[in-house]
Amino acid sequence: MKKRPTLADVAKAANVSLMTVSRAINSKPGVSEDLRQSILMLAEEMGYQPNQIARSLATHHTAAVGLIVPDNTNPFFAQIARGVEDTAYKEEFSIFLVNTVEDPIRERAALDSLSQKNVEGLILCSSRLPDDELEDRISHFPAAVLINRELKTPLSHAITINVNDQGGAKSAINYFINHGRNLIAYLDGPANSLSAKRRMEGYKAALQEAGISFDPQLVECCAPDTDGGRIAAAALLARRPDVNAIYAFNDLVAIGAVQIVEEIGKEVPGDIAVIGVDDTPLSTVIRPELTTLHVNLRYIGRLAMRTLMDTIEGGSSSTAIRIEPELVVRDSA
Amino acid sequence: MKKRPTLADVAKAANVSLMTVSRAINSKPGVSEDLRQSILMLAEEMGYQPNQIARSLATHHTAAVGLIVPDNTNPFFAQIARGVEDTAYKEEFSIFLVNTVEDPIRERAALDSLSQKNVEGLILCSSRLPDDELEDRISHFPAAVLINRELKTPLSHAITINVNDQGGAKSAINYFINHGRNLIAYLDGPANSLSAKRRMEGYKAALQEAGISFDPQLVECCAPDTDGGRIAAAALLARRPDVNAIYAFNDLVAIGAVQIVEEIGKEVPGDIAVIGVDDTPLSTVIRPELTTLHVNLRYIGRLAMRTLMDTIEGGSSSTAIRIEPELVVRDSA
DNA sequence: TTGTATGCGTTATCAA
DNA sequence: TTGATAACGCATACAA
Repeated sequence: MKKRPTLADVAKAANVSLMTVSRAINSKPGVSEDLRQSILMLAEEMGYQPNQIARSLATHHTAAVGLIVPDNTNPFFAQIARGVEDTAYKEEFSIFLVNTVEDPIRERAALDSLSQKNVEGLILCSSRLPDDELEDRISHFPAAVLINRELKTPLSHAITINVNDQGGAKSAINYFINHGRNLIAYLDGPANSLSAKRRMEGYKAALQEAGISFDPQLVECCAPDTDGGRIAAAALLARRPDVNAIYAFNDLVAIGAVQIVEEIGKEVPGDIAVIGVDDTPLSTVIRPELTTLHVNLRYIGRLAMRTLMDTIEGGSSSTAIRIEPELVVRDSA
Repeated sequence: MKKRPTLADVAKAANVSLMTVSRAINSKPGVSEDLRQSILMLAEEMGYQPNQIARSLATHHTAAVGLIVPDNTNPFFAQIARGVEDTAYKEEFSIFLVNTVEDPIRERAALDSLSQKNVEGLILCSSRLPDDELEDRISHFPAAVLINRELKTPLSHAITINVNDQGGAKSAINYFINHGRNLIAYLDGPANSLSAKRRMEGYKAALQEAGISFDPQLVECCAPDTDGGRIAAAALLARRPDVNAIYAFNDLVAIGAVQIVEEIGKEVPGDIAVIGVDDTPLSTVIRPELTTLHVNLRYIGRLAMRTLMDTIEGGSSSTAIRIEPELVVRDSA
């Protein structure tokens, strides 16, 4: 690897001062057009590339943000990351990607590392940190966007983006009810999941509004994957064979439920209707195609990055953004 | 956001010189144990965090690497990224993630940006740059790992990691042949895909070795997704209804093919056997479960990062690594 | 329009 | 064991 020339090298070669080269490179006023051009030519020729590290130290701007997700492999976060990266590219910002693997230790390490790297902003997804600590650590960043996490006390430089899980659940349950389903089960997600909690609220609320009393027997917790869905659906249907609708924590769980329903000789949606959440690419690949709650994750990512840029540049209007999921009716309900 | 104390601040508060604090923080010799402890306490108390930017400028070490992928949303690259991040975390390195969206312009921009940020290494997946340019640009990095891309002239600081696509294709075709299939079609990937080219080679080679002559009618190009698979399979089966085995470019294509086969009233694998590539999570979710070629992508990611670290730290043994795919027999063949 | 001095926060080098 | 000074590569502020 060849050693890169510095501003001083170019200056020497051009027989001008370091500063004129700097001005020429950065398109700043104070250099005659002729000189600028010839310097630019020379710099190009020498293969000069500005050293961002030095520049950052001098300007206190790193043009970098941190993106912390539980797992970049999860399509949910992969889509968000894609959106973030999309607008980061347009803004000429770089992004540091970190996985926490749902481990608070790793999340803390990530926050420390990013802070030390002087990122100008932070996008933190599904933080597992306790409220107090979270707020304290966020205050070490110039700006932050929290996805899938609420904040007790609003911070001026921190914006939250949350999906309206309650509302989504309600619209799914209402859809069931409007289509004549009256025994609606809920395959709930992991106990520590914020989304699971909120969807449960929506489930209960929708039932109550419809005058249907809540029956704990119709709820089953499960791991948020296909196997989890299979196990939970099997247990549920063994206990309550009369169920005629299932609201699943996510698409994978829904798919597991569909499999079990068909394996016990019933039909989807004829006998039992199923609605998932997330609208992953999967949902149009399997048969029957999955009816599910859609949120534009890529849009959320873009929105997060844009909002972050706004608050970095001096303040965004909003402080808590709520995304409304949309029921996409396909063949499973 | 509170202003962070600097080394000088801590030094002043501790009534010692800047350097003793630096030594204490960095666990370097030259400080009495008592002093070190008290300085560490004080630093902790003041909330001191080293400024990595300044440190990088002084040491020429950024503890950061760049990871360039076509699309982090593609499970293939998502898994690799996860592996990379896994070992980066262990090595206390940060990773810059960039998507190229298969756009050479964006790839060039990514390379420039990363180079200016002084990353210590680069992991570049499926580069679309011409050989000459690629080699030139790679030479601007201290170390590089190329995934899914070969290099004409071996570079000492650049390692390539490639999946043995030819071998994988051959093992799939051989499996078909050993199970009595004789009319084996290939749903090929996009024309510009290196993998597609290599799999085609393996397909032809396996046929030749088995004494079966290659029939262009049995090959159909398609977009690498389910719809592409559907369209291609429909065209193929309309043209050659006698086909009894299909080797698909990837799992999504395979799924599309399975759907079409079933829609025209035939059975998988009874009438037509199908083998995919990638072993995505999808393959165990759909029915019949997909027989497919498996490669441990996360392992590849880890390997890439580890190899990168090795060459950063002064040279790795290998220069071109080849990963052998493994046929996972499930229900579709 | 151009150039000089100074500082960003840290480490390396040499001196005490 | 400690400390002063000079880098690192660039930009800001001010002078010419």
